[in-house]
Amino acid sequence: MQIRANNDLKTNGKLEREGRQPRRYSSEQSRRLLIEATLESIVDVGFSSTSISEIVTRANLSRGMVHLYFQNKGSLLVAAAKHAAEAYYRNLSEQLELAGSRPQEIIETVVLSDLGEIILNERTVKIWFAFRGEAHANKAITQFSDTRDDQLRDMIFDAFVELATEQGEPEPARFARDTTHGTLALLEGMWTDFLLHSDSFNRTSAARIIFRFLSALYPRYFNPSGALS
Amino acid sequence: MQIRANNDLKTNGKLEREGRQPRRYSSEQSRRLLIEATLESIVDVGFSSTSISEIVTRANLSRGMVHLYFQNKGSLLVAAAKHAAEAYYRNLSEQLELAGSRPQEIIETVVLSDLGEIILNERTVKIWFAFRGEAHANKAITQFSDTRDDQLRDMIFDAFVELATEQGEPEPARFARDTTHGTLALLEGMWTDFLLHSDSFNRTSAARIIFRFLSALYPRYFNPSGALS
DNA sequence: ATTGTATATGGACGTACGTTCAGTTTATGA
DNA sequence: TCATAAACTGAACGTACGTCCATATACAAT
Repeated sequence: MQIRANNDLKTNGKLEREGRQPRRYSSEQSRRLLIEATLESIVDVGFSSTSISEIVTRANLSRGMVHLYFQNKGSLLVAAAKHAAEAYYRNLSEQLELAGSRPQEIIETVVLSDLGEIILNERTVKIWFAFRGEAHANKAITQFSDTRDDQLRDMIFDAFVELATEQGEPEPARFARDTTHGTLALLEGMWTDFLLHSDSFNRTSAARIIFRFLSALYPRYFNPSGALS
Repeated sequence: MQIRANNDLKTNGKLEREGRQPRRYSSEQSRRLLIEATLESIVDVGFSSTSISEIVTRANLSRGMVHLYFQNKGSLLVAAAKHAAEAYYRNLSEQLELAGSRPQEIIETVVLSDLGEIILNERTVKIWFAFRGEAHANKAITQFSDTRDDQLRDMIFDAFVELATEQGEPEPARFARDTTHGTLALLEGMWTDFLLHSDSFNRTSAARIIFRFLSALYPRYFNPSGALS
């Protein structure tokens, strides 16, 4: 489940050929190990129990390393939040590349990806909600605590505008804006559901519910199973 | 915004008449002051910065008080989570008493109440998300971190079953179950939206979106403005 | 070999934490 | 009025925290 550093940790392999080599890791690798140990700690013991000791133990590094690569604990936490946010968008982008080009297919891909195991799992959901819980007390974290950013929102909106126009909606822009907002809210709600009831949560059922809502709003383009061809 | 203790803090009023009287507060009142100071601290400085010192300063009580009325800091936090959850359900129940008896009116009231200022405000949303962020690391808090419990869920479900049956839905129970789940997810999503964008959040717009979704699913009972008569 | 540079270590420092408890204050009932 | 019980206080304790830094190590260039 956890993303680990690659196997080139020791000073061998490809790295030997390119200039000065550190003792065990490059600074890049140590930074990454610390960030991943931080996320691992948040998942295991929670945000408020995530201390420097907890982090360096998990990373198998010494105490001093945190302040060698990060200004302080706070900036390591911010870097970890950034890392998690980037992973989310990277995974989503990868899945979107496999999507069809028709508007309903784009929306279907976003919904299914956002509920898929790669993006939505116990690890990611714990991380997101941990950062969100502290976001209001830490401005630097706030900016990384929002999934569904403007870029994603715009993409879905454009797709909905096209469908709303095609089906002759009297106010397509307004209709599309509301359905965009609603669809993203539904996804958020499903994430919360997963956090609080991960044992009983059912991805298929969650997707069916969202598509049922969308099929009521766009009957020519969706049914409860997903996009129509 | 914050719920304060009543005015009978000093040793006068009704309390004089009934037996032995404490120095300033009854133990009930001190417990309450500590719980409210805890919630206040979570709102102001966040969960992880909420310390005993922070709490007793806000409550204007001495350090020892916490352990006089609570086993330890953890059980104070649990009591605070419980207090917040009870306040949510109390407020929701009060508003539901004013609701009409028709199914669509019950659902309308739940939606509007859950998005209304009394239940959804900067204070409550920060508290909920703070506890949720720590819930997975603290089992005792988990049970109080879920709004939309079974009782509420059942009430909405029953209302939807009635509407689904009336409008001749082929599988009314399944349809109602999905729309119940979806409606609660939409509300959860709107709460998240409020947390992350409280400045741009619009209650009216959030309600309109939910009713727009419901009017597509139950066209005879809702329109984007709410329940139909 | 020597030097320079970057990686890495872990002890030490001051602070703040949660918790404890011996003792004080206050308001009664006897 | 005085003993009693409950509310209340804050100093003190041990621990864990984030941070700092003098030092050690490994490697590449000289």
